[in-house]
Amino acid sequence: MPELPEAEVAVRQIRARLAGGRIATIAVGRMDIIREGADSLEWYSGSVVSGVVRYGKSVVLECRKPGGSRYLVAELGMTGLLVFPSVQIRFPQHVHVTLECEGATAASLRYWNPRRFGRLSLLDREGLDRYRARRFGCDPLQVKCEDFCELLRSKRRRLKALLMHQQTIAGIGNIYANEILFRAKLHPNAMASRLTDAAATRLHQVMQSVLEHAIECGGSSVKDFFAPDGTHGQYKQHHLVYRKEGLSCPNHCGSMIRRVQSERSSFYCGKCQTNKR
DNA sequence: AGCTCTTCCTGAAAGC
DNA sequence: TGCTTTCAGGAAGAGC
Repeated sequence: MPELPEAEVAVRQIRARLAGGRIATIAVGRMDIIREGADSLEWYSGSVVSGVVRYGKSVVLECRKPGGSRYLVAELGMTGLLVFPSVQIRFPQHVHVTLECEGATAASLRYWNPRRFGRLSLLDREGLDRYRARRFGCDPLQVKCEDFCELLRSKRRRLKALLMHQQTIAGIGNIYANEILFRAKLHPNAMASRLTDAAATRLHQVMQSVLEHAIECGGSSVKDFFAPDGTHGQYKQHHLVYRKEGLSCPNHCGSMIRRVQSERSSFYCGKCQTNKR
């Protein structure tokens, strides 16, 4: 469930507390949580956290030693969290990795993930570049309007599926795809390549403003999501359609929010959200 | 190329 | 009440 805004909030908090700190130990409870690079685990002890960045929904720690840098990529999946030690968590048996730090504001960082739909990868620079190229498309907050419009024109794909396709646009999941499309007044099943220029431009603007607003709000806390410091994001209060099936449309159009279960649940107003304009 | 289906996994919710 | 079954849901891979 952590999507781009939640990952961004986590990145900012982790950067503020861990950057410049030294990893004393890295403890892995179950090795199958490491997708790649398990044999380099030892290397991380003694390295300094020199940077914390986000790729799509993933959190990346850059770790530096005199000899060079390696990276720790945390995919959070649906239920994954990165948590500071001050925070009580409900099922501590699902803490799979713990970084003990020195010289940082936070003494440790824990990777908690009960369903284990996410993994960690331990990569060198080359591995990171490969990983990134293979899995992540453009960043929705960075992509220029004209490039985004060109992307839409080139894809014969349903809008919602495209927004959520990480190799094309990295970071948007089901919650934000639904919220963005409602605000852009576009139908989830509209064909990307058939949008008018006006609609594509509007989608780009709405996508960025929704994600930026959500980051300002600390993300959406649905289910058990919270930030590394334990705070709950407030963007849920701004959700207009996600999990609002049966409620009347916030535009007061007289219609009702529908839920259609195809791959992921789509929530939308059949009257306000059109196919092209 | 792009869609659907399956698998992964466990807590919560629904069913009996 | 309490046990059993179903169900989410992000991403990857297979098959069409």
